[in-house]
Amino acid sequence: MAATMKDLSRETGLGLATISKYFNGGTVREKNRLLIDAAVKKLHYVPNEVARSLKTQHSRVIGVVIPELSNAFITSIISSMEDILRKKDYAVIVCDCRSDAKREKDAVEFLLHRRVDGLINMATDMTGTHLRSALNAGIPVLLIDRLIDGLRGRVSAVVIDNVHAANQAVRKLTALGHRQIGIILGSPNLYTTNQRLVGYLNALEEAGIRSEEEYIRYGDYTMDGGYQAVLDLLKLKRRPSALFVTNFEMTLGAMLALQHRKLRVPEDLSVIGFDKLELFGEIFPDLTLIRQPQLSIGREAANLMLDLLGGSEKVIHRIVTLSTELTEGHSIRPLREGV
Amino acid sequence: MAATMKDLSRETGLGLATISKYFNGGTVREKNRLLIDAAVKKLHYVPNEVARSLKTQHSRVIGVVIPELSNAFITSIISSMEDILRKKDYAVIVCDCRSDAKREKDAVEFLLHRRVDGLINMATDMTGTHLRSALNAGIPVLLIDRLIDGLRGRVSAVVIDNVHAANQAVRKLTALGHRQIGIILGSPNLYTTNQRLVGYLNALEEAGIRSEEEYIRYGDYTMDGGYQAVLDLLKLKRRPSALFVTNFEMTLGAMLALQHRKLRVPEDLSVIGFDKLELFGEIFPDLTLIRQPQLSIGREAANLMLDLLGGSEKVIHRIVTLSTELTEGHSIRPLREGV
DNA sequence: TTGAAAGCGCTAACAC
DNA sequence: GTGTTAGCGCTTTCAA
Repeated sequence: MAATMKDLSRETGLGLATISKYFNGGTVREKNRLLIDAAVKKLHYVPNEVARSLKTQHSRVIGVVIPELSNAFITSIISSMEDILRKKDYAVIVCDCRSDAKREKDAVEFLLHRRVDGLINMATDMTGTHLRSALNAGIPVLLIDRLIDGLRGRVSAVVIDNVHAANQAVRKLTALGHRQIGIILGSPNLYTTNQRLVGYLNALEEAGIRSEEEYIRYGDYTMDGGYQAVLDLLKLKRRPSALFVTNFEMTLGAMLALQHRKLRVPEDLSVIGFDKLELFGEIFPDLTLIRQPQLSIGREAANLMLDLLGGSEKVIHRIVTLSTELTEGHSIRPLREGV
Repeated sequence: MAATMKDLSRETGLGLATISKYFNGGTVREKNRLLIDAAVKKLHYVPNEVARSLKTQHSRVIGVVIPELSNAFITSIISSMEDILRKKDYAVIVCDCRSDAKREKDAVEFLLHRRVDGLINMATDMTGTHLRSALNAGIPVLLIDRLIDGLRGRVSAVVIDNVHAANQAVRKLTALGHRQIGIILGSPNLYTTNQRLVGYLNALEEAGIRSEEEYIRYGDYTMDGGYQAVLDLLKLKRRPSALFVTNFEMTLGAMLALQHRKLRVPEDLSVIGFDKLELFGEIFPDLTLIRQPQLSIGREAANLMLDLLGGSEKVIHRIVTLSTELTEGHSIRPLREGV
């Protein structure tokens, strides 16, 4: 059906090698260059990446496995990654595993069959067993957002400094005199959950505050989770005077819960949220927030992957840690005595 | 590096054809079946889709070209599509063209080089020239959300009944006595914009209302666009008493603008919004809305594409039109005289 | 049921 | 600078 290089060869009277070399940036006599170009146009020749992949043993495809596509934090990372990779002629196959470990493993296998050159994964299965075959196959694996302990040294990663981010937020609150500080985390055992909890506990300790079990809540990184967690916190006899919510969706849920309970921010409760996405600016313009640099995460991940692919024989794995930023708003205030 | 069927052949002493047939569901002597399975395990054999693609002339890859990945309406469609396609062993390569016609054309070429078996496109370039090479290549092209006039009969499509959706919304408002009804549309010349405008005009005509240029606004389908459009409408001497906003982001922007102007819904203004996504339910729980069935759009698109791929020689193109739903809330009320 | 062999479209020696 | 040729790993006749 479609024209092949052989057709070009016949049309131009040139050899296959000459044509192939020309397409791959080799030098060809001016006369032949024109000849080839004319034939390409005439026959509507389109190079066949599949054949090339088979020959070169490089598919120029990167597999991306994520827990959820309907999540603005994730899509903005993917957008910026895909942009860079496609410019370098790499295609991206995205597999949404719906935060399901079984599906995640299936996705990895699926991608390996397709001979992806590299794998980028925001992991659901924190044991990392789903990546074993990829590692055995010898392709570069790059984790984003979440580190997996058992894979240290065998994979690269791009993450943010979660401990510092949480520490900074909570320290801000303790500096204002708050001592009863609630935190709403993602699912237990997730890397980011653990790290942000560590930062929270650190900050309390620095301020000489004993942490209280009942102020630590898990909201599953969903809006509903954040909503419910706030309602639970408000039921406590010793209600927190400040709140740190550790992702975008939960922050939204938390703010709505406060609104529904007719509590004002910061008059009744100080709040620090997470992840300034476009939406946020308009809805709660004055929120104090920890911002993750999602575009940079995507960019770093793409570039790191390109390094790993283009690199020398021995792939040197690297962990890139990006820092977050605390954006000052008006959702926190000093604790007044007696509140 | 990786084991091939040739290795399996050597290991088992069987011919290549036998092994290939086994993998493709052929019948093999029990004894040989076990032999092959053992060899697969021992050598960590993984089938090479690339080689298979070259041989069969089917890549089992579907290319998806969209205007923007950071858009909840689009990602939910993609999620449901990808889910179905992957189950059938099709990979999906998503290209985000940032609503840029040049990038869109590049994406199509990029995908054709990779020999995608089919193309799904939410089009930016409404002339459809970017799809010409895909059509020439003879692969099935499926439009979603937006039809392209010039391609009628040559492509399939999954869309919603935009005219009816808008008509239904506006008729609801006229039935309540409203005669000054503003509409906020997407960019001019977009398929959905045009269709929804037609539905709006129809409904006015049915009610014997003359349409007014100044009530028709274009908000670019962005939150800011919706926000600004409302501010503009509020500046009019003859302010509309009701509003129909035609996508999610603009509805959000519109509601915020009203909030900032201290206008109450529906006391001061009746509002019908668009696209009930999860977020919406909590933020503005009482909004009357037109809902698009994004999951069904994705499902229909995936299944239609599978039909086109598996179909007989002659591909029969089909336009699937899904209907929307009007969800009753409390954001509209009868027009009171003198308001 | 099984195997030998040809070939999908390309690249990369190697010889000219 | 150009052409010949041998595969990359698979599927698929065709004959046994």
